[in-house]
Amino acid sequence: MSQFKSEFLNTLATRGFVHQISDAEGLDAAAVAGPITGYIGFDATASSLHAGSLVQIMMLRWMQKTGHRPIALMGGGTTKIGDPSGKDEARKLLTVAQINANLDGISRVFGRFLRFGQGPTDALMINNADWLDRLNYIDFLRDYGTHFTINRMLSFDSVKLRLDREQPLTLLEFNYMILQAYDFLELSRRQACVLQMGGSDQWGNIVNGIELGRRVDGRQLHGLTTPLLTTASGAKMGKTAAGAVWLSADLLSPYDYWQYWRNAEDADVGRFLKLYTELPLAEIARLAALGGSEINEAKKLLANEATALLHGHAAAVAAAETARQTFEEGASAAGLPTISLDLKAGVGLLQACVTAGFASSNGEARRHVQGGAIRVNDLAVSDEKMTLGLGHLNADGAIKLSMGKKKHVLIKPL
RNA sequence: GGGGGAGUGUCCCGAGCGGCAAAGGGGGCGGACUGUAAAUCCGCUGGCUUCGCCUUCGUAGGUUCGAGUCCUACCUCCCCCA
Repeated sequence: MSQFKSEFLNTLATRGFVHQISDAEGLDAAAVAGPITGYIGFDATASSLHAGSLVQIMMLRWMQKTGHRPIALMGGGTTKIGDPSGKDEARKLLTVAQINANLDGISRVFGRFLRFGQGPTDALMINNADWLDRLNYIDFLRDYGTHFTINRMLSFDSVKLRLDREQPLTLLEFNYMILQAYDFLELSRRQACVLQMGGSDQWGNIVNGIELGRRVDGRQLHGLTTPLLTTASGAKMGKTAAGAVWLSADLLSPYDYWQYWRNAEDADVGRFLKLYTELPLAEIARLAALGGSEINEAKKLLANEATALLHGHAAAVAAAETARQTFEEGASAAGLPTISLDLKAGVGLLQACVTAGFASSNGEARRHVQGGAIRVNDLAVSDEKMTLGLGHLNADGAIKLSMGKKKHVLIKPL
């Protein structure tokens, strides 16, 4: 397993981060010789990253922890194009204002995982708009266009997939991989960056960058990808019915984030502990081997550790305590997500369910009530026309509204 | 340039004699069973002021009492010929 000499690659490999490496021995040797600089690009397609990006963020963190310098590259420029990798259709073009707003939200999360600064292994955050926005079309084509053949570009999965599925691929998107390759070249020149990492769907883009660096500057660059991560039952990481598992507390409360990990499938526990926590491998092996209901202890630890990394130790403890009260005592825990409604005037049950995020329309809420999923203060309700008012407040001055076993919200008067 | 085929419920795949809010899967959600797991079984899966009304089948028109279904034009994609 641990055929690597460098702590960096050794750690990534044993914890399950590695799918492909362009030149494993070369990269290993470079990492042994001294601190190297590596980067991962993040496009600003939403106002927050979600759990699907967490693997990449953890890699940057491990990179720093093992004595190297990570760069978080913000795709302020590439987002204007849109990456076609792994997608059936072009996503809607975002306005520059949207992109900038998204970058704001995204960049915030890195401070929790990386130490930034000016030191040799301090992380950097760079925006590729710094160079991409200034490119001159003709000059760019003449300088770099000769290094890419259409023949080769057509052979990459990101392109082939779209073509095979008979979906249109526009010239705009077709250019994405070239710009990403150029990013790598720029970073190698500006920051002596020799490594690009990313998800397995980025392999083609990364290889293009390596090629470009070799042809233009004669540099030896490296690429490393992570496996496509799914849950044991095949679902994409970071997606739930309620939507993505956002890393921003504004979009997903620390409590719900904790719950996401707590609800991991048994078969995923070991793998997730290795990827999303920093517990020692021996400890993880012990936890993953727990049988039956005992594995719930491992899941709690997973939730605690993962939440602490993102939202801090205090938030993790609070989430764990809220969960304990809610699930193990069946109590109305004060730490549950809370919404405020005008209870004095009275609020319809269906409307309350929509506001609580249980349903996206009154009709859907109605079906949930008819299906017996909705409870008020832990009592099932069947009357969809019920009105919630001040009279429903419990001893703690709130109404506990629940859907199913896992979704709970506290309603407080305005 | 010529000929043929395709685009369906804004999660996906996919049926659809002119009466259709539109078969069936998958996914998702809820219920039962459990361990806040998986598997299994059951229910739900367009919106609303719900005995009814409104909006959906690539886009825009047309025929018809009535169109996803027929006609015309346009858009996109695929295949064959040149």
